[in-house]
Amino acid sequence: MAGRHWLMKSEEDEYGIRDLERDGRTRWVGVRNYEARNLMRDEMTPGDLILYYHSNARPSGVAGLARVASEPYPDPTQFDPESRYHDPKATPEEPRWFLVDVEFVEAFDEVVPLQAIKAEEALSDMVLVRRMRLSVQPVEPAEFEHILAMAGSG
DNA sequence: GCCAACGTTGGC
DNA sequence: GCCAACGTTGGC
Repeated sequence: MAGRHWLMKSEEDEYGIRDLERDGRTRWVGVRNYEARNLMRDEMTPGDLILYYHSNARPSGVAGLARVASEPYPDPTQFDPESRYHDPKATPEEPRWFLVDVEFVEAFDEVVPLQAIKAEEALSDMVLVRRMRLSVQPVEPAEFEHILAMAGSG
């Protein structure tokens, strides 16, 4: 069974591909959008490959590859009153927010800029191009391969 | 830093 | 249950 493909956004200043490379693996904390949550909770499988996207960057774009590294489980920051991601309506008995662990695969030599992605006819249906403000999103296999080719990877 | 897009909240 | 106000995302 071939794994699915995803794109996950992170602000480069906050947690970029080099941070993931250093850590090797991280919890994808802080997603507070139901659609993004549902994808992590219901659709992701360990081993699925992820396009690692830098938002609010210069330039914004796909910076490398990562991989889903765990089953989904409740985001612990939702229960922590000290966390910026605290959700007072969530309890351990009834968690609202789920996440997966993500592990480093590769950093591209150069970021594939959003502008270049938008310029590709073959990528005009990508969720990244069609919709704003969705930080976890599915990517079609052909789109995934196309981005890899643009990165000169693989 | 600005501001458009757009999801969420809350008054009614 | 509508919808205006509000807050956040994220390109530029």
